Amino acid sequence: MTNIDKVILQMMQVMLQNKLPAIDRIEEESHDPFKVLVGTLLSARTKDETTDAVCRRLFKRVSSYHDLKHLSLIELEELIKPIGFYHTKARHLQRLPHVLEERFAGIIPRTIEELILLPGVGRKTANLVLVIAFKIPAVCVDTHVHRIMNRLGYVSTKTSLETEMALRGKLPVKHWLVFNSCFVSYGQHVCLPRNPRCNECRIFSECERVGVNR
DNA sequence: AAAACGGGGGC
DNA sequence: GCCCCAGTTTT
Repeated sequence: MTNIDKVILQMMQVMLQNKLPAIDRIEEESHDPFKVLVGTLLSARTKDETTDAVCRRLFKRVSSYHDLKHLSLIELEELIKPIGFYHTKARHLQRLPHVLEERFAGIIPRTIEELILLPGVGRKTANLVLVIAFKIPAVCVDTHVHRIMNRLGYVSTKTSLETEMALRGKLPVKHWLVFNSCFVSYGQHVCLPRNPRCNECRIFSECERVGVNR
């Protein structure tokens, strides 16, 4: 077993032991692809609680992409206000229904190559939509995954794409649904961006403690 | 490769 | 005040 396999296994064990909420949420939530897409898109650089609150409010007004066509930019901004980068994201939501209709016949696509053509959707968001909405195994590299892999020395680049490729084939057979959540969880509680709690870390024996992306 | 986009919450 | 928040787009 290589070093990276052991690290992933340990992070997953830590998460499963602590019964972190992400597990239940991913497995039990309703998974309307449109709502998953919107929620995931809005969640960028924003706390989950904030995103959840906004989504609950937003989905009372918007239940399909058709509803987005009837909202002005100002209205959209007001609806998603507390979320980070709300102006940019409101513009993305405004363009979303048109791109969906013109390029995908109104159907949320199921491949990453197609998903990243949607406004505001990059590789991380696209992969997360595959995982949550379609239950398709995928590695989505957010800042936590990227930072942890860099500190471990498993990758040596600044690009998250190379990290994603490096982790392909490392998806566990059993709990692959929460593979990404393990990195997020460990990144939030122990392997923090600026001030990691290295004294609490029992995973990395060879850690470079590299600061990456905050 | 770097900058710009950003309000909100915790300590 | 500093840190942190499951990034994407444009320079």
